[in-house]
Amino acid sequence: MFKNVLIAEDHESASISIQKTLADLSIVRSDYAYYCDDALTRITKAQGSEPYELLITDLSFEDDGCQQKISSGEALIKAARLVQPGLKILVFSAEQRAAVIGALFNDLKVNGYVRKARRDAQELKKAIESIYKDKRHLPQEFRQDIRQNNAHNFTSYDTAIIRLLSSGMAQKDIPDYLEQNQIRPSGLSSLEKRLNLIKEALSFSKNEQLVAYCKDKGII
Amino acid sequence: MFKNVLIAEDHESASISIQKTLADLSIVRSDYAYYCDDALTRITKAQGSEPYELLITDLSFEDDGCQQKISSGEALIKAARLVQPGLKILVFSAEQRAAVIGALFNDLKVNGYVRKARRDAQELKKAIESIYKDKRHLPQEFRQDIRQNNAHNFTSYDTAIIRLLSSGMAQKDIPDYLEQNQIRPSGLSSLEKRLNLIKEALSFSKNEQLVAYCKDKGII
DNA sequence: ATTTGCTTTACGGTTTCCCGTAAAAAAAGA
DNA sequence: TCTTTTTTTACGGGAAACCGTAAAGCAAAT
Repeated sequence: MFKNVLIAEDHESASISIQKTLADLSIVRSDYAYYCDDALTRITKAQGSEPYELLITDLSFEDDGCQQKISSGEALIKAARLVQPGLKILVFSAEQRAAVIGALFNDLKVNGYVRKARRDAQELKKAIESIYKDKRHLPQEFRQDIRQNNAHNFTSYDTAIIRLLSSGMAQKDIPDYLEQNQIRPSGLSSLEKRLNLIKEALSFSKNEQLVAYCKDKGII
Repeated sequence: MFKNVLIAEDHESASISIQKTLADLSIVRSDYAYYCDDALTRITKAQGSEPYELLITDLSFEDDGCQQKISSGEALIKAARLVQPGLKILVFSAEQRAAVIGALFNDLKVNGYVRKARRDAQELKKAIESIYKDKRHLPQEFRQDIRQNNAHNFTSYDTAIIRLLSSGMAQKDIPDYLEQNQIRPSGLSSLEKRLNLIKEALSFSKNEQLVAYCKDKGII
């Protein structure tokens, strides 16, 4: 089993229960950080002597007064990977939007995800054991939800224009913006066509509906 | 100090850390329930012998398969008060919207609120000690933050029409729906006027922007 | 260089939305 | 009961969005 685990979690209560769970697995050497910056510092310092084998991290870290360089779990994961590419990473968060969790595995290549939910402590144990055996740990509600996705596959172009709509920009003004930011295609027709395609794929009729959907799914 | 405490919390990890906190306060007799129904049953049964002195409860309970009569912390509090009016109640939740927390104190007369956040375990200890001394425990960020709200105060009418927009209904079709459901005013002009008022209060220009905002704030 | 196929843009007609004004209805006050 | 005030609705002009079609641009292949 792992000997050296780091916990990055701003909620004291959550951190306590993770520590308890690690103790149940006879993992004695665990450190914990309440801030991402502190977590990264510990990872960096540990490179010389005994590097951490596993990082358990939350996704959202609340901004209290203290100014931090790294303010989210995603950013911490990226930074940690630069310092120690082989570090195993387990995300423990309340996030349940499939798009967000999917991005963790696809883009950040995390080794596991456990959602803060009913039997999360048990899940946490299973996940740690799986990862120790070099297996990934997906939440089971997610294992099927991935391909159940007959929905639409949002490109960065899609999210860009939906974000602009959500920010209050008029549709007719978007082409100018796209051109200035070298996002292509920039024409109004292309934009309309793309929006139609997305809405048809999801059987939506209005932009408002699309925005609500993207917010729910964490796409924007 | 309290001798008899009940924890109602669906997240196993949160429950564990509450138990740990109680143990630190030398409270040995603590029970825990993962469902509201179970919590109420325990409170009712304990009436004969040794009633609980304190209930620590979450607000949101996730709906897994098991059908439950009580599905929220608010409902549990109301039901518990009917069974045991003198029961002290401490809410421990991630909720941070001032309106919701305010309602707990004003309407449900809870004795304390601790938000799941940075130093929540310490807060929990303080809150329990305060409540034991018959004092209320308000989160400090709440003591001033109450009236900072320069935003718009959404009525049920507001959320109804925004929800309809988010569901894809065309604006011109909403009056019919409102009339059929006896929501008034139902006229298209009134609806437009109301939407304009909201958007102006928030300096928004487009419906899409409003929908995104309401999704972010949990208003719809 | 020319053709072919695809992507992007331009344009016009139609619908919906936006917004101001005025009429109608309802509520409040005398 | 009859004003007065407020709220709600109706209407109309103009702007934006919607939607289909056709033209233009562009890349790969012949």
